Amino acid sequence: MPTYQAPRGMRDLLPEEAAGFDRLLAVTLARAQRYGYPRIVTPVVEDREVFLRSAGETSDTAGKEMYDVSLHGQGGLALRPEGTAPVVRAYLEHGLHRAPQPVRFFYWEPMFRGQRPQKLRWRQFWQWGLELFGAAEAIADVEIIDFTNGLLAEVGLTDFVLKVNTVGDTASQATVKAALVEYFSAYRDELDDDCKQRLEGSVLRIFDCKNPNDRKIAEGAPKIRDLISDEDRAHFAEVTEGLDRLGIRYEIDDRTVRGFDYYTRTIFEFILTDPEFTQAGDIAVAGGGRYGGLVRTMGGPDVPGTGIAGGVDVLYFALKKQGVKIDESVDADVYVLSGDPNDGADRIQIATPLREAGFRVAIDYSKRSLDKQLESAVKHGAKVAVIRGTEESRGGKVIVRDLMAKEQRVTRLAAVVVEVGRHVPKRPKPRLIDEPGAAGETPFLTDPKS
RNA sequence: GAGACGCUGGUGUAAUGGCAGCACAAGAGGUUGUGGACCUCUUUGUCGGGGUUCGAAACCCCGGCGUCUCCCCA
Repeated sequence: MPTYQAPRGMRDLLPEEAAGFDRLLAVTLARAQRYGYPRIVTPVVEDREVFLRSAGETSDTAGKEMYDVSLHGQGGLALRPEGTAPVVRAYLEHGLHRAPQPVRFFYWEPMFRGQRPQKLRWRQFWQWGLELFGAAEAIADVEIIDFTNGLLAEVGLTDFVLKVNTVGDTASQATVKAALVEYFSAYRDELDDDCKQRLEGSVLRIFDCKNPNDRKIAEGAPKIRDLISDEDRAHFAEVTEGLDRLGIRYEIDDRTVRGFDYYTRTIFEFILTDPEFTQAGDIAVAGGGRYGGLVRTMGGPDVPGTGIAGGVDVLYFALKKQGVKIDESVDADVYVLSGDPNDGADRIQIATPLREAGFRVAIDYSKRSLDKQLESAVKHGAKVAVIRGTEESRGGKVIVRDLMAKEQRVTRLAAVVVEVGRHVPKRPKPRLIDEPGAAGETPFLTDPKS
């Protein structure tokens, strides 16, 4: 019999880890909603062009890591490698640039890159992100940072630093690039091969070079902030002043640049500081910035954008490393068992009202002896056993046994929910519509006709 | 895309080129209907495909996957 493995660079989220991801999603989504960022869901597959176009000049490297998709031999599609381009595409396709601006989106999606797997780098991974269109103000960048800072604080991540920088607007970037090319060209022969290539392509990324000699050369390079326009500097000053006002700690790091061309002015990264994550260079738990020209590049009007994307897997492992406890319980709290080997349907009938009430209930259908069923319930992590004993069932009663305290009580069927509730928690039941007036809140107006 | 190292039941691990074993986990049963113990029994493996050899988990080649480094990192 053949045995299969998950494709390279892809992994299963087994129930506990999936439960952890669900928790992170719930927290992040709720925060996004509180900030006025509704969720958008775009297809996993887009035209390759959507990504190549947004990537800009560095598109050859982007294309190389694209996860191509073909259908019936027809290509031209790719699995989404990042979240911004599809959101821009949707924003334009649905005419949302004509909606009242600004427009905000939150997303949480799997992403795919055809890269060689490494620590915390898979071919399928998850990202959350925010996109904010139509706000040129520097404080919009601060909003994105504030969101992320608050999110990390809420989930309990502390071992990180926020680095911010500015790369100037599109016009300034030409000046910056020209100046940097001029500077580094003087050292062309000293640069290692990789960086020599960056000299041709994206000069800014020379600052990311790892070669010590290259770094030394880079230290003497003209400062980006001296080359950009006064307006760029004023914009950046507003960002840092905003962060100061909000008490958000950050470092200004001249060498923080991002991989893609579309960033203008503000860029920022939340970098993990635990040694486990700093050995092979910086690992960002989230990063983003302002993209002044992207909407236009994608065929739309001249609308500014700003946003961020965060790695869910990275966040998850960073939290684990920090010892943050995420509730990943997946076990049923209650097990229904019976001494009568042929009463499976009765067991379901006992479970039903408990489930309706919000308890997690699993049933043992086996015909094993009661002690084996109890043992099994304990091994499955149950806290309470509801036992249909042969004696008690004749009187319409069941036994509710606390498996931790090893105490039990005979109860009428009608009282099982109450009795079980004394030992294990009810889980909140999701609803399609929030109940008005719940938790003492002002009821929302509802349409009386509906 | 390039390189280095690795891969033995579900998990963790043994086995000079010479009988693939152990522990835990899992399943069935028992201790004669209230549990994690104990006892008995059982299931399950050399990543895949070739080659060398009387004989391969081990040596060689190809492939798969993982970890790490480079590249890249939207």
